[in-house]
Amino acid sequence: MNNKKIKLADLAKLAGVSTSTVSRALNDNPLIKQETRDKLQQLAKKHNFSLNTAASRLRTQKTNVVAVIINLDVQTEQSISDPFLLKVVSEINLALNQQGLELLLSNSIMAQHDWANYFINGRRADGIIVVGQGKDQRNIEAAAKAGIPLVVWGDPKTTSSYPIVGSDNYLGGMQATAHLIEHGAKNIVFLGDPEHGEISERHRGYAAALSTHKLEQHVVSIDITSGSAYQAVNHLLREKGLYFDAIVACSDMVALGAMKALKERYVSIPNDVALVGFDDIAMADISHPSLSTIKQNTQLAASLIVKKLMQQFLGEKVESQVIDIELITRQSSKR
Amino acid sequence: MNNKKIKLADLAKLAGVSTSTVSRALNDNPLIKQETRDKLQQLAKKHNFSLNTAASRLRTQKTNVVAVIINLDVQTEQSISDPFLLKVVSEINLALNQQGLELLLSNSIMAQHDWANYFINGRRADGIIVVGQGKDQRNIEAAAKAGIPLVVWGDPKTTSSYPIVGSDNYLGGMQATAHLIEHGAKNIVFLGDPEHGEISERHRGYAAALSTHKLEQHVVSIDITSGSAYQAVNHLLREKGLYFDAIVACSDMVALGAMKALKERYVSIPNDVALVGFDDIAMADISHPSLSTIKQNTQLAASLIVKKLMQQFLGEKVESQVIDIELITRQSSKR
DNA sequence: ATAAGTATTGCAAACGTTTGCATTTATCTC
DNA sequence: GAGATAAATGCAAACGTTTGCAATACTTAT
Repeated sequence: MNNKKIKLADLAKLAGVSTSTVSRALNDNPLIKQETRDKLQQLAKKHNFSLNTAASRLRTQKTNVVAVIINLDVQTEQSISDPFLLKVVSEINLALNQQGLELLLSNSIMAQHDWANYFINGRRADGIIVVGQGKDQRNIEAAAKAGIPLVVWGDPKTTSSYPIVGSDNYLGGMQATAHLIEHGAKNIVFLGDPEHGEISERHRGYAAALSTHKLEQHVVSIDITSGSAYQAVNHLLREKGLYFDAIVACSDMVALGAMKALKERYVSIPNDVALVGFDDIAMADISHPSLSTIKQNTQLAASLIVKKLMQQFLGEKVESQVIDIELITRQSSKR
Repeated sequence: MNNKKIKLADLAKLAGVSTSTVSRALNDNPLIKQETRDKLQQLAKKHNFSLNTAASRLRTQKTNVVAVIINLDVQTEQSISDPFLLKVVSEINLALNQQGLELLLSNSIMAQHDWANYFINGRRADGIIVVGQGKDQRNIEAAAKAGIPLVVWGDPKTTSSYPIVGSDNYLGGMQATAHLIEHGAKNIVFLGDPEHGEISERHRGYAAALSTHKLEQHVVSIDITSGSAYQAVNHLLREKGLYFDAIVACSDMVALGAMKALKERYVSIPNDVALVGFDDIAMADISHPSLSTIKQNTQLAASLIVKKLMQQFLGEKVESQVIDIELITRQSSKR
């Protein structure tokens, strides 16, 4: 619609002041008289002016951008199919925007492995948020070593040189298991990948709850997808029969996959097999029977993550932080 | 680890050449001798050098960034809970990265309404991808009018001044309905919001299929969430009884919500009520009974969207494009 | 009215690239 | 081996902000 891109100098000429004044006015610098500020801000609005971020980033050495990296192990489809990770990203996006920060979304492809270099030296972002610890923490370690602002969504109990925000996975695993035991379960299967960062803590909690009641572990190690869970449970029932009366699933998607296999073989839920998941995704409430689960407070987590990142911008040292979890009991575990 | 940020000039000094040479070498400019190029590229790698994107964006007036806007009507929770939208974003991210483009994720909060100004004039991005037409297209229209590179994921049959890529929603609605009719359904409910961009086309397809067979419409208008669907179907059964024998749901999440209500009241699926959804999210396959649905080819769509955007970067004019859909028949519709 | 102080504005350099053009170096032709 | 052409490199000016410091305008006290 308009002819060309308008710049600070043009505005200055229009208003009959210097570019410094316009710059300061638009940044609400109190050096400039309130009256002048108002006038210039209105002028800018009227002319649809927007600061050239490239120029101002170059000058200020700040981008106001945060890179969010979804940390996948391999090319398992977990990222695309698991609503939980994406929900976390969504919450982080909101939290960032509320602080006037923008979100650069990255998968591992672009940034290869040298995150510090690519994002920070390349002035693409001021800091990094990593969603998910994954199996391999070397990239994260390297980035942390390089001294760049970094926060990880993962298991906060993990000892690390960087701050981790996340749920109390150990407690969650324990509560889920204890809950099933209270309701009479004796043979409880853990369905998930105990090698995987957060999941291993959930498994530890499971093991702890069992040992308190002198029960035996039944660990079935699978990929963290509903598909693998479905296949695994099918296989279990076919080969070993119904030797268990409850399942602690490492995620809701896994629980739902297991549920399908059970239902197909007419195993009653929760009477024959009780079930607890982890995450509290939307489907947990919508599935039939509805799925008991450990709810993670993603909204709180997201705002804490952003807060801790901003503290690092200011040079402060920050610590890992545990977010409370909550057991949501629904039909799948009530007998 | 290293002392300070290294820049082009430092590399140049190290190699004993000019900055122009280094710049050209790193950009693989054939003006520079192959040998020199190799040497300088290796030097750069060795010193963990990364171009300052702020500077190069300022100079070249290009960002290599694309803003992706998830277009929500209001603050309905659709965004956060519907895995489909996020899957689309995920695919777009992949497609962009393959072209060396980065993805700036935005919800409506940041960009308020003046997208062209904020993203393009502000040099935050070279182009915009809008995911979802929503109910209100004014923002999109405004951006398109401003002549900025823009592609929309939505219903491509909509007449518009900007290119839209998306599934053949009309055909999808028709096929879903026809499929149910073939299997003997007589009273088919359409569950969704016929006011909403893409959904209205699905509704039109539904209506067309019905009229071919001289069947009557039963439209139940709801928000596009599983929760509303659950409530609506519950309400229907309570107030009007089982007056329908099939449902065409405007999305899988809606279908799954409906399914839960039906199962809770012991309505047999598919015998009493057959069901078809739309999207083919992961849960469609995992639900029990598994959900028949219209599959959207998000991967193809994403790569086309990116391609069309890049064509606009080159000044080419591009048209809307329809992506084929596919009816996936699963248990929920087989009698 | 003048000096000293304060509030407001302007000047000009810098941020780190890219690129048109000038310049140097290598290659070729006769 | 000189002159002409081609290949490779260097010079220096942008790109549009921000900001330390200098300069001006306005107050106030004497």
